[in-house]
Amino acid sequence: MANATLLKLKKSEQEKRRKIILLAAQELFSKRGISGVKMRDVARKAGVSVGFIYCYFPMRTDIFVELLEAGTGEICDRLDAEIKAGGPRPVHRLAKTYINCLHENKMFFQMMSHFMLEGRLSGKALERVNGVLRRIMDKLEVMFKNSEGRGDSRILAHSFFASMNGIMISLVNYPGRNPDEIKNRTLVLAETVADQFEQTQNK
Amino acid sequence: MANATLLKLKKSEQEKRRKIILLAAQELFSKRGISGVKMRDVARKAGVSVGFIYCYFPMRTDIFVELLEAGTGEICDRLDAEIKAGGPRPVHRLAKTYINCLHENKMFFQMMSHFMLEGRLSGKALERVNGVLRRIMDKLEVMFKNSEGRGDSRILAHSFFASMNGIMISLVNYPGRNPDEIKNRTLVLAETVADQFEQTQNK
Amino acid sequence: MANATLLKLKKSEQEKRRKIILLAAQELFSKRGISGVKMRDVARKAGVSVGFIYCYFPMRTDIFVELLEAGTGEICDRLDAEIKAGGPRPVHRLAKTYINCLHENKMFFQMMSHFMLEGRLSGKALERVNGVLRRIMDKLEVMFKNSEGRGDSRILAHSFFASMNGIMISLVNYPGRNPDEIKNRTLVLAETVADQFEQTQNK
Amino acid sequence: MANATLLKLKKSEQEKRRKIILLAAQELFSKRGISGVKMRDVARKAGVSVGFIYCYFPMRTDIFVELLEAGTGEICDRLDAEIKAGGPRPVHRLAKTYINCLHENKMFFQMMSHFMLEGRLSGKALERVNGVLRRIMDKLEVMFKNSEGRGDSRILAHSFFASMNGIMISLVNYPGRNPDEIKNRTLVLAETVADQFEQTQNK
DNA sequence: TATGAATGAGCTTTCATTCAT
DNA sequence: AATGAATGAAAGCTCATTCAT
Repeated sequence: MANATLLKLKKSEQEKRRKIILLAAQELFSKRGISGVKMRDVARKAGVSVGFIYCYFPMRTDIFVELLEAGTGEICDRLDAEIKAGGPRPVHRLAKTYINCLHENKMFFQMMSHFMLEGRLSGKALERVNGVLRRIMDKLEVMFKNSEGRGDSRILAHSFFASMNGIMISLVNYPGRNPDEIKNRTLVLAETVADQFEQTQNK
Repeated sequence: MANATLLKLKKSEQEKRRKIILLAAQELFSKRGISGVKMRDVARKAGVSVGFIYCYFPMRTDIFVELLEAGTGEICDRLDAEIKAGGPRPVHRLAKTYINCLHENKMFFQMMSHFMLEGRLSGKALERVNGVLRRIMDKLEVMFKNSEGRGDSRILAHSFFASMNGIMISLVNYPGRNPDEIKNRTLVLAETVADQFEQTQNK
Repeated sequence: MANATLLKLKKSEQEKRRKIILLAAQELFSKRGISGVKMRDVARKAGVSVGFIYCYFPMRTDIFVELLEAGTGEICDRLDAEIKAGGPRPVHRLAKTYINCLHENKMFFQMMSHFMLEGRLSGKALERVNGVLRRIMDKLEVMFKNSEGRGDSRILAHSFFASMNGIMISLVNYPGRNPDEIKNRTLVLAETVADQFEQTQNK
Repeated sequence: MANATLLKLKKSEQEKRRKIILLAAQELFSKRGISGVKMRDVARKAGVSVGFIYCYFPMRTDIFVELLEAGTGEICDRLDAEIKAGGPRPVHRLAKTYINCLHENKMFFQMMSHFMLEGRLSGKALERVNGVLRRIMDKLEVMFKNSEGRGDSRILAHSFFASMNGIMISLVNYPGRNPDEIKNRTLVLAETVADQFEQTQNK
C-alpha cells in the first residue's frame, strides 16, 4: 500500500514535471513561433535539463502535439459552456468565444496551422492532431445540428471552423498594428463571417 | 540596334533561368512545404548549381516571395475574368475560382500562410507579401461593393478571403484522403461559406 | 561541500577542454596563419566535434583572442622577471627576452599583427586585444621610466614595442632559411635596435 | 613595320588596361584591407569584366604582388631623393619620408605585412615580394654605410626597416583615433626610433 | 532519475576561378 | 580580346538528439 502511494506520488510528481515543461514551451512558443523555440530554450525556461525533456517527450514535435491537445480541453469546455448558455445569435457568440480562446492561447492555433501546413507528422502524432481537430468540430457541429432546414451540419461546422482559423492566420502577425487593434479586427471579421452563417440559419 | 537585341535576348534568357529556378522551387515547395525545401534541393531539381541561384535571388526568402507574387498575377486575372463574366451567384463562383486557383498552385497559399504565421520578413519582403494580399482583396472587394445594404465591403472581402484560405489550410494536408477527395471537400466547404455570404447579399 | 567539489571538478574539467581546443588552435595557427585555420581543422586536431568548440567559444575569433590573452600572461611574467633581475644593458636584455617569448609562441605575435592589420573586431574583442597590448607596453614602460634625461617613456615604450614586433614580422616567414637561422637573425636585429635605445639611455 | 607599330599600340593599350585594374584594386584595397577586396569589386571599380582581369592576372594574389612592386618604385625614388638631398639628421629624415610614403600608400605596407604574415606565396610570387623588400633595404643601407664606426650596415638597415614597418602596423588601425592623429603618432614613434639610430651614428 | 557535454549532419551563403560565347 | 554567367568547394555556425555519468 505504501508502495502504491509512493507510486502515486511519483506519478503526480511526473505529471508536475511534464506540466512545467509544457508551460515553458507554451510561453516561449506564444512569443517566438514554432520554429523560433529551441529545445535548449525550453529546458532553460522550465528550469530542467535538455535530457530531462527527452524523458517525457521523445521528440521535439511531441511537446507541441501535447500542447495542442492540452489546449483543446479548455477550448472545448468554453465552447460547451457557450452552447449551453443559450441565447440569441448563437453562431455569433460561438465565433466570439472561439476567437477569444485563440487569442488567449495563440500558440494553439499557430500549432494547429503549423501541423496543417507542414503535414510531416509521424502516424501517431498525426492521429492525435486530427483527434484534436475532430473534437472541436464536434462541438461546433452541435450548434449547426440544432438548426433546421440547413445543409449537412458536419460541413457547416467544418467550414465555419476553417473560416475562423483562416481569419486568425490572416491577422495574427499583421504588421504595423498593435495587439489590441489586431484582436479587434479579428473579432470584427469573425463576427462578420458568423453573421453570414447566422442569418442563413435564422431564415 | 544589334546591341538592343542582344540585351533583350539576354534579358529573356535571364528570365528563362529565373523561371527554371522558380519552377523547381515551386514543385518542391508544393510537395515538402516551405521549410522542407533547401537551397541544394532547388539547385539539384533545377539542374543548376547552388551559386547560380544566388545570382538571381540574393536570399532564400526572395525565391518564395517571388513565387508568391508570380502566382498572384494569374489568380487576379482569373478572379477578374470571373467577376466580369457576370451571372448568378457571384460569390459562389468567385469562391470556386479562387479555390481552383489555389489547388493548381498549392504553394501559393502555403507560402501566404507561412508568411502570415512566421511574420519574420525583412521590410522589403514584407511589403511585397502585403502587396500581394492587398491585390487579391482588392479584387474580392469589387464583388462586395456591388451589392447594396451590406456592411463595409472591405471587411466582407477580408473575412471572405481569410475564410477561403482557412479552408484550404484545413484540408490541404488532410491525411488519409487522395488529392481528388481533398479538392472536392475543399470546394464543398468553400461553396458552403460562399453561400452564406451570397444569401445574405441577396436578402 | 560535495556540491562545491563537484562544481570545482566540473570547472577544472571545463578548463581542461578549453585548453585542448586552445592548444590545437595554437599549433595549427603557428603553422598555417590565422586565416588558414578552419573550425573543422581545430576540431579534428583537438579530437573533438565542431559543435563542441562552439560550447566554449561562441565565435571563431574568440579562440584567437583567448589565445592572445593567454600568451600575454607568460610574456608579462617573463618581462617582469627580467626587469627585476637588474644588471647591465637592460633594454638589450628585455629585447632578447621578448623575442624569445615570441619565438616560443609565434602565434602570439601573428595574432597581434593580424588584429592590428585587419582591425575588424567587435567591440568586446577589440577591447580585449587592446588590453593585451597595453599590458605589455606597461611592462616595457617601466624600463624606460627608470632612465633619466629621456623623452616621454610611453612613447619610448611604444616605439620599442612596435619595433620588436616589426622585426618579428619581417622574419617569421623569411623564405629559404631554417627556423634556427631565422631565430638568430631576429635576435640580431632586435638587439641591434635595443642597443640604439640603450646607448641613448646611457648617454 | 606597320605591324610592329600596331603591336606597340596594342602593347601600350594592354599596359593601360593593367594600370586601370591596378588602380582600382589599390583604391579598394586602401579602404577595405586585403581580405575585404573581392575580384568582382575590382572588376566593377575598374569598369571591366571579371574574366578580363584574369587575362592579365592569373591569380588574385598576382594583383597584389604587382601593386606591391609598383609601389616600391615610388618609395625607392623618394628615399633616393632624400638621401641625395643630404643635410642633418639623415636617419630622422629618412624615417619621416618612409612613413609618409606608407601613409600615402597604405596598401603598400599592408600588403607587405600580409605577405610576411601569411607566407603562403607560390615560388614566383615569393621571389617578387622578396625582391621588393630587398630593393628598399638596399636604399636604406646606403644611409647606414655612409657612417663609420657602426656595425654591419645591412643589419642596421634591416632592423631600421623592420622597426618602421612595425610602427606602421601598430598604429594603422588604432581604434578610436582619427587618421590625422594616427599619422602624427606614427611619425612621432618613427622619429623616436630614428633618433636612437641617429644618436648612435653620430656618437 | 536527471544531467548537460558532446555530437555531427546539415544549413545558408560566399567568391575565386572557369569557359562558352 | 573580352565577357559575365555559372560553378561548386568550403566556410562558419546551429541544434535536435544521444549517452556516459
